[in-house]
Amino acid sequence: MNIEKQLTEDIQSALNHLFQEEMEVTLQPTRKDFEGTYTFVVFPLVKKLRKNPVEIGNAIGEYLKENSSVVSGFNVVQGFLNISLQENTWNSLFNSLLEKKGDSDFDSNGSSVLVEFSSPNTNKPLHLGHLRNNFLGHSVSEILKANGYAVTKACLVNDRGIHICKSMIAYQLFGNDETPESASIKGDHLAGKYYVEFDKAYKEEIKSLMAKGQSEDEAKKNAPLMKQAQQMLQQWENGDEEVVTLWKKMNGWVYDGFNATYKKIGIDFDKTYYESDTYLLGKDIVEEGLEKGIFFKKEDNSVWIDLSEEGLDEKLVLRGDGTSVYITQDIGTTELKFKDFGTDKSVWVVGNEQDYHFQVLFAILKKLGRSYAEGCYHLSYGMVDLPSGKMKSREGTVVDADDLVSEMIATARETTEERGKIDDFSETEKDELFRTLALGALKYFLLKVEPKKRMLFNPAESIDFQGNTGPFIQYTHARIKSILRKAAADGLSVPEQIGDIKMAEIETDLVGLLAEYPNYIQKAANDYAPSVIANYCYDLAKTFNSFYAELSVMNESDSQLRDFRLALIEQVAATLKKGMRLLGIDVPERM
RNA sequence: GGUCCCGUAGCUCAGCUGGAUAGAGCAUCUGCCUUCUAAGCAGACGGUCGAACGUUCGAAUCGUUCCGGGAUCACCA
Repeated sequence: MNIEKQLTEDIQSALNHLFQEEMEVTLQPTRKDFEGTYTFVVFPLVKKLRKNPVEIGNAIGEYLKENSSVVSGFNVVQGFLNISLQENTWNSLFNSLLEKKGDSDFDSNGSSVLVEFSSPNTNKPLHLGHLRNNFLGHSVSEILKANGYAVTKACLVNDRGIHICKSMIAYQLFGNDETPESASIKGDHLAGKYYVEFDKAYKEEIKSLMAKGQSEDEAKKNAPLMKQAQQMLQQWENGDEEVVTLWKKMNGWVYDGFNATYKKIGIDFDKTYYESDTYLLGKDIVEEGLEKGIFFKKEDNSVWIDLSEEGLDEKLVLRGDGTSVYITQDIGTTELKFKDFGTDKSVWVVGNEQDYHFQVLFAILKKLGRSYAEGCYHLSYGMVDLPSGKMKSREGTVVDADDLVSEMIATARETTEERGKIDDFSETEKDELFRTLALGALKYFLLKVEPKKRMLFNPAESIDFQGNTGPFIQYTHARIKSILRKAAADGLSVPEQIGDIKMAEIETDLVGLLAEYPNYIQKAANDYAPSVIANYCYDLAKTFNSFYAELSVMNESDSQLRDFRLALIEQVAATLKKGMRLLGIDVPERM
């Protein structure tokens, strides 16, 4: 049953009977300091009916009290009609939740979506910014699944290009055949080390060239290392055996490193694309666009599109020498993804520095008349900044993903052990718990903020385990499970339906929140915003903890009430678990 | 300079399809473990919702302008 829908209909019928009015009725939750559950604002009617708001409110209230099966009473404050619900309304609402047996996900909606995220460069290890991307991508995928979409998670690995060559050059020059094994460093970190080495040596070269009188721009172009890197890129594209062998070797190391990190943080993909396979795609579509007159050629043979009608500029889609630019590849890979999976929607989880790029890409796809253009969405998210400013890989001012996770696990261990609640756990169980808590704290920290907002991470202050955090919600779940274990030990089972009981306010609050869960799943999907789920889970956990402090489950002498509470808290635990699952966060049985 | 995003308590953030005295967490301070996990609960303190106009019965929420911060406007990706 749906109380809100019922009540809305009853109010509409009241308006019809009393004033011969038809209008859309929206309800809002009554403010805490007033009596009632739902509030109907009557101000909009005042002008139409030329009556004072209190009079209108009272008339509707009386009508509802007489004619609505869910309304028990009302009060009118100014223009606000506060409506109280019948006791048994709450009972039947809760019973209807129990009937669903915890299945609150939506049925398949027949629609499919491909979510591309993570998309790392193989020249450096993952950092905090990548974590935000990965967690967002994973969470949005889960949220879409819960809304009935068939979801494909894809990753496009940026495994070629000048930046990869930089690491390779530096390795050739300074590497001494070092390997991850010989250096005892994860492969992605080893590649990252040489990327930084390249930059250091390159800067030296620039400095000395400038000392010899070259301008900065000239020096940057003329530095021997840069020329070597460009030459290597040429060799790579020509399939030079030595270069390709080195490339394969180093990329192999990096993938081993990435896979270890992905495994640790619980990220996986249904499909991985490699840019080395796809970077030539898109040229044929440019050709098609030229034929259709959507693109045009300039004197130097370069190909452009004019997007001034869309409020954008002219954009190059193919260089004069016939080689691709970034957007060419993206046109090609979008087509490829559509050919491979034919999804109705396509989502890119990519930072907001590429907002313009995606505006252009989508505009081009529309002009090309691609059927999938309408379903394209750029999930743009803000940067994670440090107190010192932006993170920069080359300058080493990054918060490394592996390091951060390790630190979080250490903090989780410390925080947990000092409480001494899990002394009977085996070492394996402990390690599993610390990892669960550490990732819970980290993922929640990154997901609770609206994606498009940039956020600040202060390495000096470790991520909290108290207050509005992942572990707070995990703790709430563990607390409930503890009661349920106790109940089971006492031979009590959780009822499938509840009896005729009178709920306390804090209990109707919980029932109301539980009933609203599907609305939040929908909102989260509509907004592509895991933060909606995070805030909901926090709200639910917080309300449960108030309940916990106020009322007892196992010490309740009225067995009907106790059984209701068992069912209630079990629903809360299940909902927290499902909600956190959508964020990619596990909840422990004990902590 | 053009375009886009952000600006809410000391700090980090909710709220933004317009509604009653703007909510949390952290930090500071007060209470609460002889009863289901105190990673908790209850309370205090803390706000010109960046500013000004405008629309409205009513604006943190919508519009315009301005201020502050960020991104982008590459034949880089």
